[in-house]
Amino acid sequence: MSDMSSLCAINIEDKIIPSIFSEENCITQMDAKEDNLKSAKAEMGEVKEENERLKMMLERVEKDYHSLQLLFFDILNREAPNKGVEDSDTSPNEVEEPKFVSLCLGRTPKEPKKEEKISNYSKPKENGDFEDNLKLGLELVSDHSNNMKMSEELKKTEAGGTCSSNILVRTKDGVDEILEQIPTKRARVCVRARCDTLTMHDGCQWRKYGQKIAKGNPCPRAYYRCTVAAACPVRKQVQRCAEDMSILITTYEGSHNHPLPVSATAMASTTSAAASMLLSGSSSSQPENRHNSVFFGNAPTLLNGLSFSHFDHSSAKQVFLPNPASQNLFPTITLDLTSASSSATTNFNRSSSTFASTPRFPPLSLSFCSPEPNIIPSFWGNKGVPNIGTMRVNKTHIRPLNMGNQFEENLYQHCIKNQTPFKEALAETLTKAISTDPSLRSAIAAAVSSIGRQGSINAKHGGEEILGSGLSLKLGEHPQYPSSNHLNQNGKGCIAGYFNKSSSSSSSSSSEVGNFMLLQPPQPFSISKRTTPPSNVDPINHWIPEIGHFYSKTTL
DNA sequence: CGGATTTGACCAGCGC
DNA sequence: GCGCTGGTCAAATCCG
Repeated sequence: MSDMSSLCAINIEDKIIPSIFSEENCITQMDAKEDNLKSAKAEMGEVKEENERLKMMLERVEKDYHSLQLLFFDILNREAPNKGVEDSDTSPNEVEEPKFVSLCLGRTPKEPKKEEKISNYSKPKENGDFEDNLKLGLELVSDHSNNMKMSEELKKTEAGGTCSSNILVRTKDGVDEILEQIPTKRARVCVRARCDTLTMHDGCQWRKYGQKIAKGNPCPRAYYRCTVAAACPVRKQVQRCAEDMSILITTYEGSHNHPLPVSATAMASTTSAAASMLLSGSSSSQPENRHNSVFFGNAPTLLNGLSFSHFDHSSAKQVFLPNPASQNLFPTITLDLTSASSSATTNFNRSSSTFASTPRFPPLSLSFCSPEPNIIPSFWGNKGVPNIGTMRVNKTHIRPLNMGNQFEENLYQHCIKNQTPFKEALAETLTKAISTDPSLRSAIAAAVSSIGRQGSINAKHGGEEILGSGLSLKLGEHPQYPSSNHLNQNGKGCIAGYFNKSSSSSSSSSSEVGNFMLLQPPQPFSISKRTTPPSNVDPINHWIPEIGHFYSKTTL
């Protein structure tokens, strides 16, 4: 572009400068002009090439997006073959182009009245930033003109008290209709993580609206709602683990109705992937009290701490859940990012009278714990590539299989490049894998549901044969990871820190830093900033010496 | 002064 | 029906 302007400048000069130069001067000028023309042409060629490359990239992205959508519909159709389709004139085959797909993590039946009135749906950008469409609720927006309408539709649907997964399609009349309303249970994603800070930084902006001391835990539970958009229904609860104060338990509920900040996409994609896994697994026709949960957190461990094992309610109780009584009303998936040396694993086997009755929704837990968090595992091969990936999930035995070199290489490269402990690299890589690879996500989801069926059926899933008793997941494609690493952020708080503890040193110079919304996390507890207990308060009730904080009076 | 936090009150769901 | 508990509201308060 600068050459173009210089060309213009030359032309102008040619007109202005009188022909006082000699012929030689003219010739040299002509040569210079030709050179400029040549270089400009060459540059134009490069630009054209780059244009072509970008076009191809765009096509590829669109293609991926399309296949992802198709996969989504496939999953949804399989999960709810008999639900609500007849309500619409439009059959799935008539779906010309899905315009809006929304999967909610869950909505509170009673929606805030104030928020109902507000239709503050953030309009996506004109050029449709791809990342902006990554939302906690796995919402895929392809037609911006429908956003407002869909938002209204969603509100109407959700106001009815049920959380539904809606597919909005354009019918022959050109009218958007909700093709399916798949009643999903109110899913929650619970994240356990060691955290010295008061709350996890997950990239979103939260406003505290309440605090309570829940029964069985002296630590108060703080309630937050998302304030990125005024009408965002997402809530989160933050509470310290009673057994181990260093563990912060964050429970997310709901689906963001707005584009997320880049720094929030890591956690959002993790939780949405986990939730979609959970909902896929729990939305089968089996009775809800069946033991259909996979408890990734109990021994035996796999892959140096990434535990995939079956949770047996007869022998274990899920005492780590922050809100046991209500958690069991809803499907809950727990992402356990704590180390195994903590109470996380041991807690699982502790009995609790709270769970005397069979929970309606047994929890699902993904554990990224490791007995030795900061070492690269011994099973790294000659190249240091761990044999991880495709898993054979069985009720009684688990063994690692080959998932694909890409995955292993990615993990290995991450560890080497960032000097990242394996646990963190694994967590990050798996997070990305789950969130970016629909095959993996649906495969795990199918695994979850398949286990629940007690091995009674052989499910066919997108060419991946899933056996109920000895589940073998073969992924047809290697996961493709985005080149930009959204997890390498200079975020505060422990989730960001967990994912990029090692990369933080270089993240300050990262070009992506500017994209991150670095928010000071709100305080999960009402604590004062002093480090010694004040003299005029009851030290027993208000001063928590273990964490060196003063709790102000809380409600009961 | 405006936004965030605190905290007492209120409501709903559930078990007895 | 009553009590318990979790979740939310909203006025008061705090804080930058």
